[in-house]
Amino acid sequence: MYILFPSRYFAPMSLKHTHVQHMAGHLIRRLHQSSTQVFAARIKAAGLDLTPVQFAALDAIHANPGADQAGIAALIAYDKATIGGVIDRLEAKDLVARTPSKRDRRAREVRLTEAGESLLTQAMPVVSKLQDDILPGLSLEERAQFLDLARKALGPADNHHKSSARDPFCH
Amino acid sequence: MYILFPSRYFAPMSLKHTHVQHMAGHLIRRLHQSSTQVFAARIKAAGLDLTPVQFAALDAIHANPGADQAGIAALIAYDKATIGGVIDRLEAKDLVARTPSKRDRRAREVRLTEAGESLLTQAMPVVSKLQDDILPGLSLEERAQFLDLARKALGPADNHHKSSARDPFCH
DNA sequence: CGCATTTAGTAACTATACTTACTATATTGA
DNA sequence: TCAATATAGTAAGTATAGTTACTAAATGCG
Repeated sequence: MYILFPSRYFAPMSLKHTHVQHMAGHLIRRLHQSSTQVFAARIKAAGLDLTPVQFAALDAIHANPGADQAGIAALIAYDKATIGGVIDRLEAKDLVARTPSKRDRRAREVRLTEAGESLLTQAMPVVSKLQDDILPGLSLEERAQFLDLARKALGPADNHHKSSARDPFCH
Repeated sequence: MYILFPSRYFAPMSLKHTHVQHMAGHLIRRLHQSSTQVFAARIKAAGLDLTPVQFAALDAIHANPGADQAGIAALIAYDKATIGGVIDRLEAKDLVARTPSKRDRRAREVRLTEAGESLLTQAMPVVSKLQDDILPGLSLEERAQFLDLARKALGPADNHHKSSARDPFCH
C-alpha cells in the first residue's frame, strides 16, 4: 500500500509548508485522491475489479440502456474521448455491448451485458456504503453540509433538471 | 474548448439520472475536474505553460531547495513514481535541476533554476487569484466554510504540523 | 560486524483525462 | 437543394496518478 507520508517526515526534520497547501485546488485534489483510494480499497476488499469511472459508466448505462457514448459522457461529465476508452475496457471485460445505431449511423448504442448488470448489482451496495468513508474527518451533519456546498459549488451545470444552463467554465 | 454538456441534452430529450450523481465521490471528482479546467484556462490566458501538479512541485521545491524527490512528494501528497515523472518534465523544461546528494547516494536533490524561480514568480499571483473561481457557485462565506470542511475532512494527515498521525487510509 | 529491513529512485504497466485533428454522418438554413 | 455547421466517434499525443517489481544504498539491530 502506498504510504502517503513516510514517517521520517514527522520526525525532527520537516519540510516547509508551501503556498499551494492552503489553496482550494490543492485541497480538492487531495479529497479526490483520498476518494479514489477508498474506492479502490473497498472494491478490492469486496473481491471486485472496477475503477470509479467504470462504475459510474456502468451505472449511467444501466439507467439509460441504448444511449450513445456521447450521452453517457454528458451524463457523468466526462470527455467523449475519455469515455470511449472507458467503454473500450468495459467491452473488453464483456460488461457492456455496443451496437450501431439505426437512427444515427455515426452513433453506437451502449447496453449492459448480463455480466455487466450482475457486476453493477454486486458493486452498488459496496459503493453506496463507502461514500461515508470518503469524508472520515467529518460528522454526519458536517458531511451533509459539505455535500450541499459541493453541489452548490458545481453550480447550475449539476442541476440540469432544474435549469438549462451549461457549465460555467465553457465560455 | 471542451463542452461539458452538449446542448441537445437539455432539449426535450434527456437521460435519466443515476445513483452515482448523488454520491460524494462523484461530486468530488467533478470539483476536481472543474478545478483543473479553471487552472488550465487561467494559466493559458496568462501566457504560461504549467499544469497544476507542476505548479505545486515548483512551489514545494522553491520552499525547500535541496530536498529530495521523496520529500517533495510527501509534502504535496504525491506518489514518488508520479513525482519522478513530473520532475523529469520540469527538468526537460529547464525549470529545475537535480544533483546527486552527498549525504545519501540514492537521493537526488532538487532545486529551481533561475527560469524556474522566474516562472513561479509569474505564476503565483495568477494561481492565487484563480482559487476564488474554482468554487463560483459559493459566496465568500460559503467558500470559507467549504474549505474548512475540506481541511477537516482530510483529517490529521493534512495537519502534520499539529499531529504525527498518518493518512487514515494507510492501514 | 553482518544481516534484515527500510528507503530513494526508476522502469514498466494500467487507467484516467484531457487536447487537437480527423472522418463520417446529420442537421440547419439560405 | 446544398453548403455551412454541428455532432459521434476514433486516433494520436501529453500529463497525471497510481501499481508492482526492481536496484542500490542506508539504517537498525542482535
